Amino acid sequence: MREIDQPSYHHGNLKRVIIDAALQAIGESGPAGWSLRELARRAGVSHAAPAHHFGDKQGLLTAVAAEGFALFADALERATADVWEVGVAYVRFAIDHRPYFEVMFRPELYRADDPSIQSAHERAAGVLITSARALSPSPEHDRMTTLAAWSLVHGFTSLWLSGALPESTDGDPEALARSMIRLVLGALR
Amino acid sequence: MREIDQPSYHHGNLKRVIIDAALQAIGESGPAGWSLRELARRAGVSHAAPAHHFGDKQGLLTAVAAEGFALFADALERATADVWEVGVAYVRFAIDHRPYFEVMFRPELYRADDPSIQSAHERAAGVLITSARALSPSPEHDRMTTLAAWSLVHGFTSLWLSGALPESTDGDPEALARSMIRLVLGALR
DNA sequence: TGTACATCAGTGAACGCGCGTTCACTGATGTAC
DNA sequence: TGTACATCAGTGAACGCGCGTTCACTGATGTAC
Repeated sequence: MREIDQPSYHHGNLKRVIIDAALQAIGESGPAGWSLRELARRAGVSHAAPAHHFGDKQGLLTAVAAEGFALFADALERATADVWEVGVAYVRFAIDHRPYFEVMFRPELYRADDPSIQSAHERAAGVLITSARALSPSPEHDRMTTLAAWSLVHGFTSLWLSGALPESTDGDPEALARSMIRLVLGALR
Repeated sequence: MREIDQPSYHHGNLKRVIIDAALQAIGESGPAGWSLRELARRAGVSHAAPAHHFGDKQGLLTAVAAEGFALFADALERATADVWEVGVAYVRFAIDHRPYFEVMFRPELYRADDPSIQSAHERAAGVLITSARALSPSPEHDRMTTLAAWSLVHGFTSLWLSGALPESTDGDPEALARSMIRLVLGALR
């Protein structure tokens, strides 16, 4: 049995550590503001190690996006008990897991056709569509309701994350989003 | 009088040409996928010329964003005759001038406190706020209506540009946005 | 109309740097017998 | 329980490249007289 802190030639958990370093770097300077070599430095491994696991930066961001969509789908599913809360969960996920979110909705950064991404993506989309249907006034409005609800929460999220909302909107984004969602989707029915 | 095509040591229009080259490069590979040297190559000038005019990449993107916000404010103002069309103009601008839009809402890319940006930004924000007020059911709903309308059109735009909307939503984004805006903002009143 | 001079726009060579990629290697782990 | 061997994870030196930045320069333009 190895001593807990004894260094080993084999890291054992390097893939995880590199993804975490990537998330931190994305949080600090966006998905473009760092190199694989910098992640290696942060993780304390040789600069060739990240490529060993992920091939290149796009491969790493593919792993980040896949993990992000899976966590996102989990978060949305957890909120389905109260259908009004699904949109709030969307906003909360983006704010709480900003580095994931910043990658997920820029498909040019990763390989969007990766199977692990597609399955998690479909799971998340399924929750959104089901929830929107429940809020729709009638079946023939389902598609437009989905589009409107998704646009509403995604737009709020984007504006909040980019800092475009003025200071007067300061405070708790989750509560603000909840008010907005109830107002708009309530009016739609 | 110089022959029209005769090359001159002084370009005379280089600032414009470099901004245009930047817009083209952003359209091809986003605001991060190119260097000042590449723009110089595209513009057919020495690699030190862009720095001469803009200092660095952030300076150049500041110029792009300032121009973008000015064009954006123009486009919104042109639509104010029919208040329902302001949101449509928002979407149309983003799609027709995508490279500008991609820079404008990523303030970390440029110097957001630049005076030329602030004035154009305020002009655009003014149109949005005035229009939302006209659509608001009552004065005490003004702020929430503005937030909801802005989120709605900005979200639609972001999703469309990122390719997140499914193929089933194919077709004319402008018409689709118009339907969505009328449905939602009509219901709000 | 001509000349002198200051200012400005753009050049091109040089620099040091961080990058991704390659590759022979080393150390650890798992499996077969 | 022990040994041999294959596989896998990670190293570290080396490479060539494109980058931003600097700087002395050159050519064009505008202005004063």
